[in-house]
Amino acid sequence: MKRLKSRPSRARPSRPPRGRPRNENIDRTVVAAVLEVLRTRGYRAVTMAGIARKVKRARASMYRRWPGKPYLVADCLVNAMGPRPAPDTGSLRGDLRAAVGTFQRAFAGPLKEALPGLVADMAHDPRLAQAVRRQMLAPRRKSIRDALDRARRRGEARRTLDVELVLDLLAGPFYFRALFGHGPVDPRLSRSVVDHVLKIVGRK
Amino acid sequence: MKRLKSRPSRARPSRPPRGRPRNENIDRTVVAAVLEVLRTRGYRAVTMAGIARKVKRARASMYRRWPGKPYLVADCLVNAMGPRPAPDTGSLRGDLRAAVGTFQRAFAGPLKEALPGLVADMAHDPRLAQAVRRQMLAPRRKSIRDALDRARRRGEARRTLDVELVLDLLAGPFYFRALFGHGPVDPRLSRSVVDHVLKIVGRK
DNA sequence: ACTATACGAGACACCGTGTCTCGTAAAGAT
DNA sequence: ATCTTTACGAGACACGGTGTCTCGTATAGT
Repeated sequence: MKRLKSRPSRARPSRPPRGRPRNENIDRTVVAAVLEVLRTRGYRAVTMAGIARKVKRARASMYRRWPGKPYLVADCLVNAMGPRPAPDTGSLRGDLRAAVGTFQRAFAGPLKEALPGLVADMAHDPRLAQAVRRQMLAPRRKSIRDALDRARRRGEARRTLDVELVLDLLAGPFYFRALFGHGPVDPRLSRSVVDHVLKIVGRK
Repeated sequence: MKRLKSRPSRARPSRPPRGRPRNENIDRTVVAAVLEVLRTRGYRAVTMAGIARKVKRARASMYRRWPGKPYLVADCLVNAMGPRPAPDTGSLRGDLRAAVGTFQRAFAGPLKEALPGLVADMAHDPRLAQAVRRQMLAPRRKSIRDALDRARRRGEARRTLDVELVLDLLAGPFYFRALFGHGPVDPRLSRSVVDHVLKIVGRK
């Protein structure tokens, strides 16, 4: 687990920390404030200075925890989306529908507001880009990769498969529509994408 | 054709304009400067103030032409990419390969640098979003839509087809990879995407 | 006590934004 | 030739965010 924060997590301190302990309340209220501003006024309205004002804390306390706004936002998103369930429904169609359903629901939340701005920041900061890929993309991709593996073992999917490409075919339309706004990201999309991709994946 | 500029184009003035004419040279040098900065230092380094400095013009002359940086950049991109050829190669595979090839080549140019930032700006400015969709996305989509129509008439593609979804399946992986950087955008991707999508589109 | 860290307050320099005013230049209209 | 209209360059302006720093104070372990 890569850290997005400035200091290593204290989740399991090898030795009790030295000085005055962090006020965990600040973390919580800041994250909540960010998610609210994200939802109500968009990515651009999220500001290190503005959030500090909103929660009535010193800006220094923000920079003590996060190196900058993009890291803060990424951290909030990871927090908000929680761990990814990798359901094993028994059928490939079921697994894909479940996986793709989480996309579609995620895009109904703060992710939709944050993603465009975050993508822009990723383009200037390789470290941020890697962190976002690792913490947000990778778990979902792995979940689908596992589902494809199970399907192959069951003989439901062809043995030779460009798995990475299949992942991009599944997710691409969601991100594409979410970022450009030329089409809806709704349950209908989930349905269609899965149906169509199954034609590719199905053996013969 | 929606205008990205502040004033209506003078391409075909109904009546000769009134006052001192615009210096078209400024437009040209600004566009060139933007494309260069885009290429060498990325979207963030493109700045109304900075470009004005670079080309030694007044900032007011910039704002006279474009309402702001995102419109300027979008204008430059449209300029740089030029009109889209919609080749009719005779086969669906050929048409798709041609169309998708232009994606891949576009992402090797300034588009790659500009897109993430532009997407972020689109998220706060519906007018910009619409202009970008109309001028950059729509022509390419139409070109592919036409190819699919031809294929259907030739019996090469199934008659009932969710065309919009097919377009997103074709383009999604390119934008997805370009924006998140988790995979290459190269000729191999073009090949694979077309091959896989043909399995969806092909009649039965 | 001593040390280490956190917190709040405030200051700092920096840069980009978008608007405005001024004096001057270049075109058509009368 | 003058008038009107628009463009241009220069410069100023207020605004807001960034990231860093210093200070005095608070709270923990040693």
